[in-house]
Amino acid sequence: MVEAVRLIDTRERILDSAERLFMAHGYDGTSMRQITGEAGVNLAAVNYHFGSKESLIQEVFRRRLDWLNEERMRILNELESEADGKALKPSQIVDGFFGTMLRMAGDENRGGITFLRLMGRTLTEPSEFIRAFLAHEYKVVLDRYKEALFQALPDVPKAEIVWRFHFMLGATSYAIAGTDALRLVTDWQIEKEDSVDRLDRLLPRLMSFLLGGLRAQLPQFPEEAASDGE
Amino acid sequence: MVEAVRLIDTRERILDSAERLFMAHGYDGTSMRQITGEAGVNLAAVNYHFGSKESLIQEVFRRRLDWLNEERMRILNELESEADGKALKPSQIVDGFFGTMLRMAGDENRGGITFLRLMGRTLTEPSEFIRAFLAHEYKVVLDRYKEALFQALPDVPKAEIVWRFHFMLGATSYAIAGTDALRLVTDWQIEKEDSVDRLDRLLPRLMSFLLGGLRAQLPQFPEEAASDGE
DNA sequence: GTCTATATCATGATAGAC
DNA sequence: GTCTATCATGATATAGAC
Repeated sequence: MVEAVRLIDTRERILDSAERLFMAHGYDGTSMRQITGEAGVNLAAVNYHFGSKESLIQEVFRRRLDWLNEERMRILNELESEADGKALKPSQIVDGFFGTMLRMAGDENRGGITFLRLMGRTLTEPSEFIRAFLAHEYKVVLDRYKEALFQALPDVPKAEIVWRFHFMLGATSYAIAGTDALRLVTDWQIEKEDSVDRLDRLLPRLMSFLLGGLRAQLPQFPEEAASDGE
Repeated sequence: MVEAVRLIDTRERILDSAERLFMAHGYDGTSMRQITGEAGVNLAAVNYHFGSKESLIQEVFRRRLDWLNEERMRILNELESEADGKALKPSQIVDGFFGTMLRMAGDENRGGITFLRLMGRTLTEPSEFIRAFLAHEYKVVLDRYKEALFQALPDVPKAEIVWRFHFMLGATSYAIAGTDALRLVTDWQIEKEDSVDRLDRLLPRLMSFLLGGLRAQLPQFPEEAASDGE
């Protein structure tokens, strides 16, 4: 306990480096040599501690997602018990799901912006086993939130809500993944802010957009063009 | 010309296979052996025809994007000349950009759904040179469309419009990338439709969502909590 | 638990015959 | 333009000393 300050656990150092490198270069684009090199541990340590590269990335996710998903559940439970049977407001639900995720980025102990960007990228990650793993990790929470939205928006067909949830996830992932990187649209600097400020302002911006989309006028399908138009 | 029907150009076969495999497994996750194997050509053919794997994927994109971006420009020019100085409707602009892309998915000669999904995924692709390449390919068109939105929505701050463009891109990419794959949210089958039908209905759905988000109420930033709205 | 050393295999690329 | 054969490298994973 004397100077255990700088000597972090090998396991943890591997997870930290893996998180950062997977975020920066993707799963297939990151080698175990890079990871152990950056972590300052031996190459064999990954296989000793985690068994394989696949297990490693799963652990990278589990370490953060367990907390995030529990927090989301806790928040939704709390909201529902406060509402006492009445339907929640869509904004409460959206904030519980997406807001909780974005606020996580401000907490370095929970992975901060690095993990958030890794999440954003990985949702469209090509690797099959990662998608399967994430789908499994997320299922319960997603189902609860979808159910809450069904009740909050009784006039919107369920299929429509599911699609819009899908769109919201996409907008959020992309916003996060690109907050410091890609910026296809944003190459001419929007604002000069450091990471924290930027996140502070991203959340309200994103929230407005998501809620606007979620509550938008229902689509007109071509085959139903009979009734009154837009 | 006698039976040149089935004997497609080697170059083209490589591009087709590469497009499909990059879509399915990502850039780093796809080997040149897989590509040439599926295309039924020799391993050395890729380097002979394209020089390198990097040049190959650039050509995969250029083959489709050149047409798409020209079409987008053509449409915007046409809309503006019809409007004769007046501002366009946001829905026209959004449809010109995103609608054109989605309708491309119905055209097998232009890559169809495969290329569209590749696009969706690659926008969050970790590989640096791909991001740089795409940003460059897109710059001119994006700038024109952003400018059109600025004029169509004079009351919305430009920074806000740029962000919302960003969000729209994300929602679209994700919707496309997941149309047949991931489906984190959608694992319990929404509807049973084949690819074409699904795209038919995806477009109006997505368009409603995007326009709802684009025209949403402006965000309230914490530090400006004193005054009403921006 | 940590290291070195190495096994085994797949990768991108190229040289050179045809 | 297409093939075979091969190079050089880097990948994941493991065996075994310490």
